[in-house]
Amino acid sequence: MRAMTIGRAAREAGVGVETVRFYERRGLIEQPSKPTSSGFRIYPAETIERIRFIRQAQELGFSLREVCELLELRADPQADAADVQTKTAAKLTDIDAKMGQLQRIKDALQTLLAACPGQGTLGCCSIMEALEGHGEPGTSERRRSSRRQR
Amino acid sequence: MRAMTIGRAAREAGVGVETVRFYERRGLIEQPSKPTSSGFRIYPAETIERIRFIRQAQELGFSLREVCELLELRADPQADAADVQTKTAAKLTDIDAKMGQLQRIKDALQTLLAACPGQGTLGCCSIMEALEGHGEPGTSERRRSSRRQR
DNA sequence: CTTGACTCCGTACTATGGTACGGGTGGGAA
DNA sequence: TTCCCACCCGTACCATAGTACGGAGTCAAG
Repeated sequence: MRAMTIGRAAREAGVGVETVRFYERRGLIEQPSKPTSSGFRIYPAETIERIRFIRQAQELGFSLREVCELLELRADPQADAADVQTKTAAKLTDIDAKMGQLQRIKDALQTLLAACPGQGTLGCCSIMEALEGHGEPGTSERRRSSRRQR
Repeated sequence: MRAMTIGRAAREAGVGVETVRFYERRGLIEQPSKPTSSGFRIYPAETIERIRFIRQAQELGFSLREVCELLELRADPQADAADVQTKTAAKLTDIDAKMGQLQRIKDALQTLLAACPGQGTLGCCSIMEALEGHGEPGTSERRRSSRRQR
């Protein structure tokens, strides 16, 4: 029996069995037919394609929620290439934002690293000093405003 | 009573009350004395400083686990500035790795975006086409090897 | 006909960093 | 003295993307 059971399907798609079941629970893939008396899932080729699609999209930075939207677009005969382009552009924007954030952190760390003598007690470590956030948050905003958004 | 109760301490440090309790559960801050019969936490100034330290470190990209290590270093009279420098350099390295990863994704998305006509049915959308991962993972490695490490 | 690999299902757990809730008490101001 | 806000505690929950587990049933090869 060379049926496309979950294990084989997972191998074909390059994921784990549990991941396939997880995608099913999440509604990313339809529950397949279970023709035999066993209750075993038997997958059509499209589902394997679909899982590959999901992984490709994830590798491009799309979250499963976003992948879901792409899949809906894919299934929609009314959908236009412009819709996909819009989502792609949005993703690009938030990747830029993340990179900007990382760049700011990187700059700060580099500055700190350059200033640190690299020896002696912590008392003369400029990095530690910088972390000892001197100066209160003040009476102004703070909290709710300065949330890290990752 | 102008005692430094949890609410005041949280405001001073620029975090929420629940966050302070959470840090306590995590062992990032010591449980404070509860002198009055009420069982109210009363914080010394050092704890507020400590919470600020935690937040500063987080803003530089350190996870709470790493912050914990920095705090241990801070408390250790044997600790050297070199230890802090090492951790900072390591953090810089993994920020570089993350940025590299994002850059690769960004390049891929930009290439796709440039190639996409931006109109017409999905059939002619090069982005969708790219996501339809043609070509199986092959018989070689896959899975366990190609884990996304974020 | 047995054995071992595969599958079923539901649930719980991982890591990350908090946030929310509910029932019960304490504190300080009007 | 009342009244509300702040605090207590434990627990559950949010999002993210899976991973693990245990007991039972099934399939195919030997």
